[in-house]
Amino acid sequence: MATYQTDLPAIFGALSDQTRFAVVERLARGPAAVSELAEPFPMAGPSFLKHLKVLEQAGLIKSSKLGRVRTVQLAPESMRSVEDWIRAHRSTWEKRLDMLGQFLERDTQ
Amino acid sequence: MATYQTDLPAIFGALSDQTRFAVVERLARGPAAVSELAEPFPMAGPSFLKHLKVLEQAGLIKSSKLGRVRTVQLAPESMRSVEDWIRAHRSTWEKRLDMLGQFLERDTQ
DNA sequence: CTAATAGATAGCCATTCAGCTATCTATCCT
DNA sequence: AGGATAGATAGCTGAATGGCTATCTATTAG
Repeated sequence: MATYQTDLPAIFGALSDQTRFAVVERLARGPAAVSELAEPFPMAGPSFLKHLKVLEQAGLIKSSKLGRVRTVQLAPESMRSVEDWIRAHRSTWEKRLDMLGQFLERDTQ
Repeated sequence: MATYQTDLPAIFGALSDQTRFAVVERLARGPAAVSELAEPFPMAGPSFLKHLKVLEQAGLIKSSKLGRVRTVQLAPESMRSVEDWIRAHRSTWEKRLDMLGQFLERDTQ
């Protein structure tokens, strides 16, 4: 059923933490078990599990348990929505980039 | 001189708040003065100013004061780096999307 | 059956964060 | 000059967040 209607701020929040960001990058290279994922991070198991929960709630990952092992993978659909959002505003940004230096852009104080 | 070497988690952190997210969307339609930006938000001035500072530190906006009015605009370069990051991983994600339903994807428990 | 392994849950603590009020400076208007 | 306006700074507070230990369940290996 899932709760995420692509809540962008929630997705960004999930990616705002170094650990979670790194997990996502790791998962981009393929699914992994929880313990495998956790291994590079110098933190206790439960702490890491919390991060996974945040990622899962934001809809960035999906996971499924087989036996005693939970395998985690990316849920690319959510990334899609981020990409879409950026692209939706892209042209506008580009325009502003062009105008840069005319309007403001002196000392940024 | 600016401090941001495109720290993605910092950028995501800045965008993880509803208010700041809305400010960015507003600014996509053009620069605005602080008070003009603040107007839609039911919060005290200083609270709003803090949000602007977060956005500025993350490199998402630039601002410049003329007289007593500070004008704020987007700094599209930072969005660029987000876009680049997404695109860098895109192809991988798409592949995983294809494989979806084969590997996992049963009940997500 | 028993050990060990993989992960989950509960609850504590310190830090960060988003909001506030009060106060201050600088600019503009009359 | 004097009041209003735009924004800045300081400092408080409560909620959320990231970390921990201790403990528990479920699965696999001997």
